Amino acid sequence: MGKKEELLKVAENKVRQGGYNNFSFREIANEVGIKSASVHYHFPTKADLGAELAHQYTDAFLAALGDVDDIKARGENPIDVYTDIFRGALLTDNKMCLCGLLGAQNESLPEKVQIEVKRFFAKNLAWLQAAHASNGEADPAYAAITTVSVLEGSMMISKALNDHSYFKLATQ
Amino acid sequence: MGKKEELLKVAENKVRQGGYNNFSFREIANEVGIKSASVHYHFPTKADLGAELAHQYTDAFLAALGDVDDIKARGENPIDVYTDIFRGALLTDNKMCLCGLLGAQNESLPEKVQIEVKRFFAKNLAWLQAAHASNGEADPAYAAITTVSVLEGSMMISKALNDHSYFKLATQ
DNA sequence: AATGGACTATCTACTGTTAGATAATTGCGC
DNA sequence: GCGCAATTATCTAACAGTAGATAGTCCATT
Repeated sequence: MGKKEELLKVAENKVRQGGYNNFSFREIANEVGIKSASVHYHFPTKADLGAELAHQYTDAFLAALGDVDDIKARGENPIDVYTDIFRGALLTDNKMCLCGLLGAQNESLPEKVQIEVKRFFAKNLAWLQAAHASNGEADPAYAAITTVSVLEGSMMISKALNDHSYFKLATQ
Repeated sequence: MGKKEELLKVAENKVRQGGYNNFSFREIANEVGIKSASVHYHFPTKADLGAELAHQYTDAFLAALGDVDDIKARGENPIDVYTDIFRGALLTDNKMCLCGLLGAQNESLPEKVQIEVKRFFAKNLAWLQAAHASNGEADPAYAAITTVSVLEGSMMISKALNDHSYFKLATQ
């Protein structure tokens, strides 16, 4: 893993703990063993780093989800697959969803970061709507926003109360 | 309204836009027309300001909610009352729930702020659980975490996508 | 020889915080 | 009512630390 990838990984952890302002070039440079000025070689500005972080996070998330039709074809419920990925993010990493936190503080973010956060939720809602439609839901758009809202919301509350049982209860 | 109250109001707006790091003593001092050093007279540290902000926000929220029994007595559904307060927070102020945003970035907050955010959600869940029990729900604890999760989550997503129709759809 | 990837050194702006001074106000003993 | 003392609320000035960013340099690999 090159320094650029290391920087993104370290930054991701910090953002998922405290948002966009929760990391600095100096901090992440120290943690990967380079100087803060060298971070600017990989990412001209902090906004560039934030945008690339959200973009790669979204891509990795979508890749983990896979295709709705494939999931259906192997007899699984895509909503369960979706929920399990959120569960893993909280229970394994013990961290918020990156784009959930960034979305909440959207108004204070550089525009190029906002665009990537929008992309995350637009793609998520489209995937969920297709999944619910495939499940024969009467109102797939309503079901989609409800599904992602419960997951992001209960994740937020579990972090706030420092107790994952609330997430488990909400997704039981 | 004294300077202290003005400072809290200005800080609240900034936190609800971008989180705890989205305001500085200098900024809020400028906006109310005093010097940054004078803010320390009212709030010894930034953590003190943040904690008092979250505490007062919680008190105001609970006061707006009122008593479950009173709501039932006048023939209304307390869950509708709860939802309407969230709706007002988003549609009128066009801002996130203060404690929702703080809760998401919980790990990076000073301990005395974390305590107040916990208080907000503990009180909210207790209120909702009583409300759902009063409504005859079979599993009031589950219904309570679901209600607040949908509201916080759809609020977050509406902010991220800069489109309140997602909140409206989720709470229709 | 050229390039990728790091370096040193520096800049300006801003962070929360503290010290010490000042003026206006308030409350109490006489 | 008068005068002293304490309190309230603000100020100027400065602190050490951190922020993101830039210019110019070095060196190993290609």
